[in-house]
Amino acid sequence: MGHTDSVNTRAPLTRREQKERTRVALLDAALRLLERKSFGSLGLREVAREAGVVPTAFYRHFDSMEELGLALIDDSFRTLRRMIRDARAQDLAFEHVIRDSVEILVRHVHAHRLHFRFVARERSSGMPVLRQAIRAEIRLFSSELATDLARFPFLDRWSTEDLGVLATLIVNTMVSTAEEIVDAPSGGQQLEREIVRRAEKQLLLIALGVPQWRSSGAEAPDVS
Amino acid sequence: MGHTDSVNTRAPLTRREQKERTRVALLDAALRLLERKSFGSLGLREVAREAGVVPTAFYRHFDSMEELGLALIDDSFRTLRRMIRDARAQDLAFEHVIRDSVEILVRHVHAHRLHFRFVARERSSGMPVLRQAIRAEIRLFSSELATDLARFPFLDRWSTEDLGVLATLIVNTMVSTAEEIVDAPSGGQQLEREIVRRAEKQLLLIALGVPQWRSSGAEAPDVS
DNA sequence: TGTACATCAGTGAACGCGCGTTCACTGATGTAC
DNA sequence: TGTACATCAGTGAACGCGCGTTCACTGATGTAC
Repeated sequence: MGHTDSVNTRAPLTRREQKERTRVALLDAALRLLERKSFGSLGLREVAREAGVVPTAFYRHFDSMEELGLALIDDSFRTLRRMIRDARAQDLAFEHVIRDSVEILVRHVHAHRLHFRFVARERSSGMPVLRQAIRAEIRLFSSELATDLARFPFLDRWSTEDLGVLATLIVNTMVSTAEEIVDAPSGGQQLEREIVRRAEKQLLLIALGVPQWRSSGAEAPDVS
Repeated sequence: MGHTDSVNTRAPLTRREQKERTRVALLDAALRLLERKSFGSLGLREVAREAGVVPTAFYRHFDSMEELGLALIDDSFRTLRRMIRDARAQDLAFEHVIRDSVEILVRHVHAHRLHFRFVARERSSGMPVLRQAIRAEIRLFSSELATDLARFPFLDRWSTEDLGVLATLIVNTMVSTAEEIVDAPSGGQQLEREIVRRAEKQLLLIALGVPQWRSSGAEAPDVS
């Protein structure tokens, strides 16, 4: 229709756009390969080949595979943080927290399956730099969750330490659930419903313990 | 002292013994290398070199690295099962279960640090065969724990499914704890005491939820 | 016990292959005038 | 708008290296008589 620049994003891309495309192609190629391998055994040439680019082109974007790995972690957690921010903004009703939280998690895992698989695998494995970066992000989530939890009834008078314990327990359960979903065969809806059901029950069990807890501050709890 | 065969296990080893020694040397070499790398990026020549043996000697013991990996899993879980059998035999007093269980876990992690590190890392990463083997073993633990749990007060009338949920939650917490200890710097006693303390609190919180639970059989719990 | 032969755990050379990295290059995009 | 030069994302050849695997071997241990 328009005669001048109504379609200004046409075929001839700017250099910047083209470069970004190749960068994304490399990251996507790596994610695809990571479905079958661990990051530590992933090669630069392998990634370049999968991205349809000559090996030396890799160096225009990353100094090393390690740098690419950190970029992947960055991307993964950027979307994850957005998810959590959205969930928070909704201000979930107390009576639905568990079900709603799990549902948001499941939706997000499906939307970013490859990112989740990557994070789940590298969380405990391989290269120390990646492992530490991922752990730091997860620890951050835990402490943010601890802050949020402090607003719930029963919890407003818990010690910081105990809120941390609870938050870590919840985050661990969420991480385990995400790992199970990511590893489940993509068709298995029945299996996935069971995983979700189990996750909800586990969180409920934790929630039931909360009103019984005598928050103990810095002293040791009566664990005996 | 003795004159004939009072020291019959002297220097000249039988062929069988010598072969077993090399086999163990290969497994140990792999475990040592796995402190720094993931199994997927571990090479046959690398392992042979670390074991002080020529690469081709490897084939006298394993057909492939994958087979060596499975042997490592076997060894790891053999000692772990022994630990659990021992713990069970002690018939832990109800008032101490949590503290004693965690203590046994910690002791075992220290005694078999390399095995634990290997299992913790390969549990989610890399080669599907290893991952599945490890998951199967852990699932086995969960179901055995579920059986044991059924003997406790409150729990004797829980549905099988709910016992499974509880057992999985406990095992997950134990696995997370083991992973944290394995990754902690070997000197950090202070850090480790915190990890243990957190683990005990998490388990206590779970235990506090138990009497509140209305076991729901096959129907969905009132999670709302 | 002594001898003659069989077994087989570990050796060492050799192979083809894919790896990460270097280098000089090309040609389309961007910029200055 | 048109021209002349600069930039730089991606190319392609080349390198030395460690990999997994094959093969024929050696020499100590095991076995039969």
